[in-house]
Amino acid sequence: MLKVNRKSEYALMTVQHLARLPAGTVLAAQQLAEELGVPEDLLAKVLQGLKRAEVLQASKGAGGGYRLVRTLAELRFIDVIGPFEDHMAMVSCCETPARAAGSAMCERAESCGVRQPISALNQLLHSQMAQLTMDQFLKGGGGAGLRSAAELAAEASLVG
Amino acid sequence: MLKVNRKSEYALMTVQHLARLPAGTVLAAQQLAEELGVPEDLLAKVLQGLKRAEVLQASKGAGGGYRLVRTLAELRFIDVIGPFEDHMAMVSCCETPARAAGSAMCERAESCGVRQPISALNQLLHSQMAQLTMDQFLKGGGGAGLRSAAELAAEASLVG
DNA sequence: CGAGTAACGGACCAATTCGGTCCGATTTGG
DNA sequence: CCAAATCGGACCGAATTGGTCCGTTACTCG
Ligand code: FES
Ligand code: FES
Repeated sequence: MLKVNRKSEYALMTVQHLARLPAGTVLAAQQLAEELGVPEDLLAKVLQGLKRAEVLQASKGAGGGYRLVRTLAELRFIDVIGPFEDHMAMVSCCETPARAAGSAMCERAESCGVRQPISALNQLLHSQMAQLTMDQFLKGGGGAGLRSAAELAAEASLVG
Repeated sequence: MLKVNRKSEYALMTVQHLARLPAGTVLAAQQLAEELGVPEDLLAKVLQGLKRAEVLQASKGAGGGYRLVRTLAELRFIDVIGPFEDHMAMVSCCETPARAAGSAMCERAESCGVRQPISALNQLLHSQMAQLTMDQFLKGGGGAGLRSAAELAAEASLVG
């Protein structure tokens, strides 16, 4: 039901690791991989993804590496794992509007009565992930964070 | 990030379809598959799973088939999709206690700082799915249902 | 009692996805 | 210029998933 892939987990580990060091510390992918105990080449991809998502800042050349650009309070959970989760929809036929353009729609989309409920539920959970900050997540898994997010969703009246 | 597999979707469709008919209606797998427009053999597996989960009741032989045993208000979202989701944990190394017995633990479970937050977050979302009833889900994706579940989680003080 | 009907369950297969690797190109600092 | 580092695409094997097939069991109706 719920699953984040390895890349996302490595991303979370990376952010947490960097956040523990003095602010602005620069670490090379190689060193980071060693300290985290994860395959170096794969982590490299993760770091590139995090840079593209503007979570990290990269500097090339000798003495270069990656550093955090935001504090944990400014980082959202979804910012960190988002770049590595391509199927944000719960089912293949309920794609997000962005991806729906390319792929063909499910042929029984109209008759299928669960499509809309699933889509609504997905939107709700997505908004919770977008509300949850990384520091909330890292201390306690976001119990408090998700609660307020759910309240927000209720206010937004996603329920029919 | 979030994904239910096809079987789960078929399960949801089945429950909804049966719930629309007069209570206690019995439908054969063959007929059900035709009405829903899904592969018959695969739906058969789904129905068997739902029966094992005590969501449906099966009767063999001529004139047999499946019928709902609970009302939508008594059915929880997780009851319906649970039998088809084997990885209830967000990451492979954060297995649920039940499954953790068989599979080997992640070797860097101790040093990994995101294991516990992820586990807590997973538990929270799991409890939300367990709170959400099928009728809440089917009308609106569970905005109201999830809200109360989140409050419950906050009371249970999953947050450190 | 027997034929037909439908659930049951395990084996099996193809396609996709995923975790991981390799390697060449590019930028940058010393 | 050279070494260190990011960058990014191609590639691969393994695991998962969606889907099929077939034989067995159990039940109902005639
Ligand atoms: S939308 Fe395709 S089957 Fe539900
Ligand atoms: S627990 Fe295994 S790496 Fe997080």
